[in-house]
Order: sequence, then structure tokens, then C-alpha cells
Amino acid sequence: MSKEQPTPTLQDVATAAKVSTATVSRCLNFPDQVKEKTRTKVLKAIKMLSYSPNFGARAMASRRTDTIGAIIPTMGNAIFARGLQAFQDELHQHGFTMLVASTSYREDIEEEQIRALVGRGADALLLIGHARSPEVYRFLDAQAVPALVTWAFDASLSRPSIGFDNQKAMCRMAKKVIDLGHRNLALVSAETILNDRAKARQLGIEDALVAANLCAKTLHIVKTTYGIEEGATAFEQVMKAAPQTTAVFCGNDVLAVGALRKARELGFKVPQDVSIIGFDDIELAEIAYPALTTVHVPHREMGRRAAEALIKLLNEGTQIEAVELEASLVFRDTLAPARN
Amino acid sequence: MSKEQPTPTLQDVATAAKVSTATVSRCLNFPDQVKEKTRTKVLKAIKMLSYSPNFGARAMASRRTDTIGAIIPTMGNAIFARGLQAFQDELHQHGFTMLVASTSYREDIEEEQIRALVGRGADALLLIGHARSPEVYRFLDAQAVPALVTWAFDASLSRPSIGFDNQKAMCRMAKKVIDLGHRNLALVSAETILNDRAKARQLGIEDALVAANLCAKTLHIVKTTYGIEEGATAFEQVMKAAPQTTAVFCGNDVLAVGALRKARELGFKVPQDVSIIGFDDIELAEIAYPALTTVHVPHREMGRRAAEALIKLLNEGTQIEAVELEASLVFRDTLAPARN
DNA sequence: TAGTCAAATGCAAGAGCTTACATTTCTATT
DNA sequence: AATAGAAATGTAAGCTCTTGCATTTGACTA
Repeated sequence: MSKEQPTPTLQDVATAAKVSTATVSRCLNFPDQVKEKTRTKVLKAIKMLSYSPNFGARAMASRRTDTIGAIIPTMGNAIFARGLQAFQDELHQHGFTMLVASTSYREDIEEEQIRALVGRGADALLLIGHARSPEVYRFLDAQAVPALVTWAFDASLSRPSIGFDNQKAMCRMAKKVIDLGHRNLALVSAETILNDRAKARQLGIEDALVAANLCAKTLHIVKTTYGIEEGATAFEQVMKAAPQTTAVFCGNDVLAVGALRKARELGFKVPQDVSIIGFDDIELAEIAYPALTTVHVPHREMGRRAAEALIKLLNEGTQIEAVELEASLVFRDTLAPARN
Repeated sequence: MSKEQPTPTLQDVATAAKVSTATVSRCLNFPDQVKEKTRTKVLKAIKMLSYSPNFGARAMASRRTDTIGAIIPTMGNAIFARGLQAFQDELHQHGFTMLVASTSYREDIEEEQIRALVGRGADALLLIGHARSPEVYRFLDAQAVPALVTWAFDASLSRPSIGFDNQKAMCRMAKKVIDLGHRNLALVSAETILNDRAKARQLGIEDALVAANLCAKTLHIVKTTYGIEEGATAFEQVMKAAPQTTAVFCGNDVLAVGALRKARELGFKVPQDVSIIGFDDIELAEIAYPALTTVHVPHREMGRRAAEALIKLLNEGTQIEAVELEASLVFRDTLAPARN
């Protein structure tokens, strides 16, 4: 630890291999531009010195970092995990590295993280949802850092997105629920001011209500933060404030699973007494008992396609084109016709 | 898009604010070294230009990146999510950024990722488990990149670790199980060659067996990869090959939850017919039905302490000292006395 | 008012890599 | 064997910031 042995540089490798730094650099970046014999020599020197290129220097000289940043609300649960894993797998296959930062669903932290990742040299960014201040977008433009929005889809916006239409998907689900005779609906949702996905999901239910000639105002809404415990508490509130409720929509599966547990604790039979509907279709949904009826989000596909689009943009300058993916309905065991 | 407007540099800011680059740099890094009036001027110029420092240049000039890499087996499930979130939260509070990469439990990919992150300028690394080739450690030493091992604890190794003793924890659990009269134990585990945690957990059960004067060889082991489906399949194999089994240990909760589901499908009553024990205590465990008996891993604490130690090392040169955390046993509903 | 010393600022030398351009080495052709 | 042209390699400038040291500014003292 005390022996301050400086890390080897390109120059050291060049010296050791008795070639110029340019040749070593080419060996690393365009191997087929250098003769096999030379390459072997250089590679040996690299291995001998345990050389690893200095990222900063490379970034500065080549004006790119092959790094893409992903900024998600949280890593604390599985909601974004699968999509992110797919995103990273795809990036990795193309020689890109992913940087992740999380925001705890807070707008100020998101902005900070965006700046941090751009500052760290991210060539592009993956963002969740559209809603953020115009200033952030201005910053991204000034820095010439492309950003792709996912986990949402809105053709009306100019920023490209690769995702699904939260509103439409939730509306489809709500229609099914209404078809089953439910008239007293409730929604346990995240705060919708800073979360356009949550907002869209709420609107989806209201759309369905209106389409069925019911009043959108009848939807009983409880706002909370995401978490199993929070879902449980919110469910209790719902049933206390609106005991006639027969179907409780939840903003995501984590909330739904909490609601499910609380329902059991309170002696409600699910789905006979009350139906519970989730959103996302993460592992939890399948494992919950009874297994959760939910909206399936194409996580992996979304992650993969997003990575693909970004890579193409960076490597070939191909503009990103928006892609709308389908979210499907998964009917498991927590939805049944309304009791009456 | 076509207007190639170059991103502003320190120099541009300096010019705009009519000061030297040095002053701008100090404004950013040591604000109290510059007079208030000057600072205001500079800050205004920065805002006006939407300037953001170039990470590469800064990294090169200052020889540090304030970036810490974390390399985990997978982001696809929640096993590492919570710990990682805590790790990142702590880092963030101290102005560090986290880089994440995942390995899919493959040694070759891990090595690649280690090189990638070091190459990307990670000042330090968080690694899961001890087992990896000496060459990797040599590389880390050559690059002078400190690495902290977590999710495991082994005082006998020179590399510091902040984690828990997988073997001891699993042994404690196994003793309880044996106390409950179980004599025919099985284990569904990941491949233990490349996974020292899995290996340790297996040894823990064998220790308990020996301590109870039973033969370690009686432990029926099925190896598989991690996944709910895989857990289900493995459970079926276990019960087919060793139908007398009354307690099935699982390498982690994901496997356990799969086993649980398959048990139900096959008509086994859990825990009356067969007990199932998990490891990790992630959300799934609590939500599973019946709720899973498992070994609780102090994810958040581990992540937080690891970050703390690394930050101290980087900022103040304080050597990391190994910390052994306690993994506790969580008895829920999938463990009962052996039938006989 | 001159002189002292600390605070504020400026100057300029790197930091390690890529790459345009220059030079050398080969290969193939005559 | 001489030589054109391609392939391989070398030279050196430049990428953007930090920082040690030099210089200037300014407050205070004598």
C-alpha cells in the first residue's frame, strides 16, 4: 500500500513493446489495422503491465465515453429491475456501459442525477416517464446529450419514447372490471403530480368509467408512496372511507400486494368480497396468494429496444423513432365479478 | 440537430466571466477560495452557457473520479436490489456516483466487468463474495483500485469484507430444523464452484448435520440456476429422488418461492408434509403463501456500511476494517416439526 | 504614506489518450 | 531490380481540466 507504484500508461506499454503510442492505441481500438506480430507483442506488454486504459484520457481524446446513463425512480424493488437488466445486457453486448442512478421518485434528485450523469460523460440517457421541467430538457439540449423516455408512450410529445400507453392499458383493464359488474371502484396511487405514469393510469380508469356512462368522480382515490406497507395502509383507508368498494386498483404490484395482505388481515375474501388489481406484473404478482390480476408491462422488450435505439443513434446517427409496445392484461385470481 | 454547436468549456466560461480558467475551476471545486463577487460573476456565466464540466478532463487532471463501481450477479431480481439501493444512497450523500454492472453469475463476465469499471475510472469497487481468480486481484492491485467484498464474511482472508458468515447463518438455521426432528434434509442450491456464498450455505447445513451426529452425506443436493421456475423444477426432482425428505433448504428465496409453488401443485402441504426454508429475506419471502421461513440478510445495513467504509478509504485513507454483520433467522410459516 | 502580509487571481505545465498527417516498410508489378 | 501503391507505423497536436507557483490586489499597521 505504501509503495506508490504509478499505474502504467499507454506510453509505458509502448516502451515495453518497443512501438509508438499510436500503435498501442490502434491495437486496442482497431486491432485489424496492425500487423499480427506487432499486436501479439503489444498484447503481451499490456498483460505484463496489467495495463488498463485511462477512461478520462480516452474520453477526452475521442470525445465519447460509450457510456449510457439510466435514471430510475428506485432500485429498492423489482419494478424497474428486469427492464434495466435487459437494457444493460443489450448495451453490454455492444460495448457500452450503463450507469445507473435512482431518484426516490423525487424531481429535484432526478435533476441532480441527470446533471451528474451528463457530467460523468454519459453519451445518452434513459429516462422514465415524460414529466420533468423544461429546463432539464434545455440543459440536455445544450449538452447535446440525447435522452430517450421509456416506461411511457405519448405520441403527441416531440421527445421520442419507447414504451406503452399507461392510460390505454389501465383503461382496458378498468373496462373489464366494469364489465364484471363493479361500480364502486377505488384506486391506490402514487402522487400524480410528479409521476405521469401514475397520472395516466388514473385517467385510464376514469376513461373507462366515462365510457360506461358512469361518473369519473365515483373513483375513490387514495394517494400514498410506493411500498408494501403503504399499500396495506391505503387499502384499509379505502375500505374505511368507502366500504361499498368492490374493486381496488393499485398503482403498481407492490402496493397491490400490500393491499392483498391487509385484505386478508381484515377478513376480506379476495376476490369474493373485493377484487384487487395491480400493475407491472413483476414476480411478486405471480407469487402473491391469491395470484394477482395485473397489467403486464413488457419490461424486457422495453429495455432491449431502448438500448438498441440508443446504440443506433450513437453509432450511426439514426434518429430514434418512438415505439409503442403493448401492455397486456393478466387475469389471475384476484379479480371476480362484483358481489351484490 | 444539424447545428453543431460545441459544448461550452471551462475556457468559455472564463472568457465570458472575464477571469482565468483557474478561477472558474476553483469556483467549482473550492468555492470559498474565491471572492463572493467573482463567484457570482462566474456562476452567472456558467448558467448562461449551460456549462457542465467535462468529466474526462476533470478525472484526468485530478486523478480521481468520485465514482465507485458495484458488480453484482444480477439485477433481475430483488436479491441485491435493496442492499444496492442503500449503497447508492450513502454514496450519493457524499458526492459519489455509483456504477453498476451485472455478471449473470458468470466468472468471465465478472472479470470483464471489473476491467470495464476500472477502465471507466472507478475509484473503488464493491464485489460480491470472495471467490475469484487471483489474477483479478492482481489486476486490481496493479491499478491500485481498492475492492471491498460484501455479501460474505470471512475473517481468514486478507481482503476486507463487510458482510455476514453464510456458513454460520445457515448452520444455525439447520440446527433449528434438525431440532424440530427433521432427519432427511435436501438442498436446492446454485452451482457452488463459482459461488462461495452458495458453497458456504451448503457447508453450514453439513456442519449442523455433523454436530447432531448425523452424516453430512445424507443431505440430498440438487443444483440449479437461480429462478422461480428453476426452484420449482428442482423441488420436484428432490421429491422424486428422495421422497422421504421432510425439509428442503433453498439457496435463496427465489428458489424457495418456486419450490413452494411446486409443492402446492404437487399436493404437498407446506409445512405439514414438507418444510421449505429460504435465504435472504427479500420481499418475496414475506409475501409468499405460506410466508417463508428464511435467513434474514441485513441488506441495507450491509450496503450502507460498505459505502461508508469505501468513502472513508477514498477521502481519508482510512483502511477498511472487516465487519461481521449478523444474519438472523426469520421463522414464518413454512417450517414445522417433521412429520413421522 | 509606505510597507507588510494574507487573500485572490493568473499563468502555464501537465494528466493519458486519439488521430490527422507524415514517414517507413512491404508487396506486387514491370 | 526498380518502383508504385498499399499497409503499417510513427510524430505530434489537441482534447479539457487541475494545481503549484507567481503575481496582483487590498486591508491593515506603523
